[in-house]
Amino acid sequence: MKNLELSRIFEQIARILKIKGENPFKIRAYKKIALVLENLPIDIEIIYHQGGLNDIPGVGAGIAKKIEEFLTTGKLEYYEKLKETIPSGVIELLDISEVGPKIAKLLYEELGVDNIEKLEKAVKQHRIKDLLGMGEKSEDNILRGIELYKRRKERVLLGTALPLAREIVESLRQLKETDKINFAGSLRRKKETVGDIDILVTSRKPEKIMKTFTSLPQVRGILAEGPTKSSVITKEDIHVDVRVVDPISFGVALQYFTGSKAHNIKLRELAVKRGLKINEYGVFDSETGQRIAGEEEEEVYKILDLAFIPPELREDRGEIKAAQENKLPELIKYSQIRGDLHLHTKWSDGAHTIRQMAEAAKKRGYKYIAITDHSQSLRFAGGLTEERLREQIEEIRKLNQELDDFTVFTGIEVDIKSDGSLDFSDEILSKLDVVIAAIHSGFKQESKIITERLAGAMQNRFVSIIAHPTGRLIGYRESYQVDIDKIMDMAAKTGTILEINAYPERLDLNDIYCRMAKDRGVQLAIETDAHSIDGLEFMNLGVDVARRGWLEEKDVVNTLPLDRLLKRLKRKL
DNA sequence: GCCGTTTTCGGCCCGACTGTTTTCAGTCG
Repeated sequence: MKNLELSRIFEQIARILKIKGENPFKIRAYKKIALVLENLPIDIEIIYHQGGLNDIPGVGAGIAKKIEEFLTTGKLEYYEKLKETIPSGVIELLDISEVGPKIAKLLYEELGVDNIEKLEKAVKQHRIKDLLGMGEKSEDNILRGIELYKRRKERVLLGTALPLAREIVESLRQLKETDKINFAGSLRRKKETVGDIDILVTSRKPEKIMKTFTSLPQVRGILAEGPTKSSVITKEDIHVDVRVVDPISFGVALQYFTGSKAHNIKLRELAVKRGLKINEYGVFDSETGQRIAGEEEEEVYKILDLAFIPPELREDRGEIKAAQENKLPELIKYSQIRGDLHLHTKWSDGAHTIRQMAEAAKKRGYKYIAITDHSQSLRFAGGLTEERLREQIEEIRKLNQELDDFTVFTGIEVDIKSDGSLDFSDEILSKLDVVIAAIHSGFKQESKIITERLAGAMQNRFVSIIAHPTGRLIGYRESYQVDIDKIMDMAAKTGTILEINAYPERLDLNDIYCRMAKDRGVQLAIETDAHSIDGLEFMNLGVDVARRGWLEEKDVVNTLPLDRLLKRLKRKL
């Protein structure tokens, strides 16, 4: 399937054209097709062979020809030529927040900056502030952009690492030489970003496991290859380790490598008090050295008189005490989610129709969804005018008459404008089942103002949910300077639900804030913010965050059956 | 580049914010 490869090429073409200052509409056309290809659920080669290229939205004569050329020759002449005109490092500069095409070009032409390292050097030598239109603040901003870029390079999003880890685990599981297998580390704890992927295997033939692992198609390079441990770097630049351990140590090794470090230290302290010793090979009697346990992870906790602690809680945030007192939460499960309340469609900036989203959701076993496209201020995202929204409500009403055992809620993601007002009148908001309010501008406002904007929205009796309450984009943008304490209080006071946005870069609220919300009696909604049917998959990441935040079924509103959910959405103030 | 109850060129691209300016350019969603 060449969809992604082609998507990347068109994305790169768009970036190069941007720096060259080409016609913005042309750039947009390439960006659009890149996005379409990325989300296309059908193999582009199949479409090509059926002669259907021109039926793809965004594909005209020019792009159809380029797709054909790539599929038949494996190359795209236009792209190869274009690449020669600008060093690849200059294109990379666009990955730095605050650096766009104009500044990238300026830096390249005036200072010869053609990669991020040179950029950093130039900033630190204060050679940028003297360029036309730049100043000291520009230097500060670029430096911060570089720091964020580095942080995001080092750590990998959970949403990227998890599918890759599952793929590799599945490939190895199929070997007859594989006995037990699982991934460990922060990935198993479902941390929002992970440093690398750790996989644990038991086998009588470790060399066969290692050989298969290091020659997997995902592997780009081998960092180390030994009998019990091998490390590779994947094509996406992710570091993966596989360890083969003795079957009698698998459980305890899994516990050890899952961490966190702080959690394990607490466990070992408990063990010492009982005359036990825990390491990655087993649980032993300190005096006699006799092995007591090791094969199953559960044994480790049982021996210490602890209830089994799910990996997501192992952060030394009070889980050991709770396990001693048998007060661990009954964590929410994927299967308890009954619907998704934050979805976009073709009506604004989504890729699929309402019906397509509904059918895909039904296939996942959901009972309901809410359609919450953008509101009018977000013109760039195709925000709905009041009139379009009324039309959409009508379409949903008709669709619901056809659907069996499934309900589509009407809704909106209404923009909280910079002055704090909502983008629609109460009159139209009152007609909707689900009103989600969110901030999309004025991110840099001072704390007091942005907090008041959110608090004000929560006081509107028609606003049920606040979406991505802190606004952060992992590794790319810090959250708004929102006073989270006040937001939680206001949510509790008004009965407003806070979102766990399951989008991989967002995961907002995060685990810690989820727990904070729960402690104050604030309920949450786990929502994908999906812009295509594929985006519905992100729900699991949201549930992972919720679990790390100690949330139970009762804390999350989209576990409710239809009628109770509708009542809850209307219960305000 | 695409698209067309405008058949073939002209429209598509808005508004807020920031930091640099002294009237505006660049970035972002």
